[in-house]
Amino acid sequence: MLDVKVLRQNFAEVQAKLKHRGEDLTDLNQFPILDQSRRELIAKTEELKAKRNDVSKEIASLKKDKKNADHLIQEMRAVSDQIKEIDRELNQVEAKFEQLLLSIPNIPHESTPVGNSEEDNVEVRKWGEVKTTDYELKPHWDIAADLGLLDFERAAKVTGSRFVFYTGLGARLERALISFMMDLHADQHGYCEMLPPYMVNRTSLTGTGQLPKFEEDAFKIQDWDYFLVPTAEVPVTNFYRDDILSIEQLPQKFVAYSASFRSEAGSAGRDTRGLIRQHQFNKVELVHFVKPEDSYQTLEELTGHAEKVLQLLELPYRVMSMCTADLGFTAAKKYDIEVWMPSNDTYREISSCSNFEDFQARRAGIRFRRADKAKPEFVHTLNGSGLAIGRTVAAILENYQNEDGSVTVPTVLQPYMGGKTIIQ
RNA sequence: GGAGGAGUACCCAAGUCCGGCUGAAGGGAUCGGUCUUGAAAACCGACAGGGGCUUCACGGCCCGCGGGGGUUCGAAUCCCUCCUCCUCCGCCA
Repeated sequence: MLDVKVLRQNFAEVQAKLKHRGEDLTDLNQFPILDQSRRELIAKTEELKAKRNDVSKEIASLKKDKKNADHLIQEMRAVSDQIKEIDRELNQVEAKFEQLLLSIPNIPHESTPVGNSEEDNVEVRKWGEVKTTDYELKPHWDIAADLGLLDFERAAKVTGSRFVFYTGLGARLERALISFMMDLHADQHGYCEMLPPYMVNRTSLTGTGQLPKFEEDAFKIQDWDYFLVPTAEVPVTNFYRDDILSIEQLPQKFVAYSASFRSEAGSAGRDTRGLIRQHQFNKVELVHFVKPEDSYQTLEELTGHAEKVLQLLELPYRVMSMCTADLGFTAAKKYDIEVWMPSNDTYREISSCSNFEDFQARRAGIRFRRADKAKPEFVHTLNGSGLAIGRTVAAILENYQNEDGSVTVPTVLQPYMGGKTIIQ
């Protein structure tokens, strides 16, 4: 959510900045109209309420003195009716106003490249050597099938498409990666570990920006106003919803493992094979709450923490700065980390690290005080995958495959795999 | 699922039956001061917060007693509804 005052005072400027996102902004034109009628109605109703308060006190004192107050009561009856009518109108305007505010995307940061499509994303850096072999590299689903690590067919029977059973060493590898990443971030990078609920309510999804615009992307629980979490970002960021933190509590950083559930509406036919696009996948997520002046430095640190995972796993990757058209609704700046996937002969997204500035904090009411009596200010929130586990498994299988069909276990994972050095 | 009980400011807590100087008593904590070599204790003082409208500003006003709605000239207090917590019973990993 954007600051109403900023929107009011710099409307044309904000409009211009949002234009590069390539979204439909016709609704935005309603802002000045709604804002003005809202303020007019508030002024009207408050004036009448002030009058009612005064006269009601007068009535009280008349009654106390056993005097007649009938004429005043009569008069106030009309005033009260008027208030009710204006409040009804005001409620409607405010509801529209609120909906409008919730549907305006974040303003891109000045360092975010301007662009029209993902073609305009900018490569920031590249790490690692892409391995060249003289034998043919198999896609991870074939490797997994040969080694008995994944069972998509039975998952389709038991649940449906885009679900998977991890079996045997496949399950072990997934669990090893979760533990390895959690340990790295908690022990080496100083994150506080958290294990969140896998369902959240509507308010939480609105707080982080998935609602109201993207409801079709989420799984909703029948008969409940609960949703399966699309990412641990949602429960962890909403941990501090409607809180005022003290300055000593900042910065605060959490690492959370959770399953993530996505309907993948609109992705029918894309990445139908393998682990890349599932309705349910595991992810280790990093979430930061920081002072506004620190958030851009934090974004670099956060991205570095995610990159560290790939470096330790010795998987080649590149970091892309998302352009205005590919930022998503909530971010002011976003880096995607893309890992090398031999089967695609290209880099695939494995982490997304974003600075939301105060966009989520404003929606979710997450504030802090610089001093004891100071006015509360909104924090800045950031998050990033550190990393998506399923895609990491895919990357390991493909990048570590050997000519004989076996897969070498990355060195750092061997302790988590019971000392196993090779999957065959 | 059944039967009860409760949500008041940072914390505890009165007020709710019988609506109106309660825009919320009283403690505790916290902050400032007196005393003290220093501290503790004691005493004195300060202590709703947050949001909104308006104003160049000082300030004024509106809303806040779990959330929302209603009754009333007027609601912490009456009514409806939802949420959360606690106790007992039932069921259950």
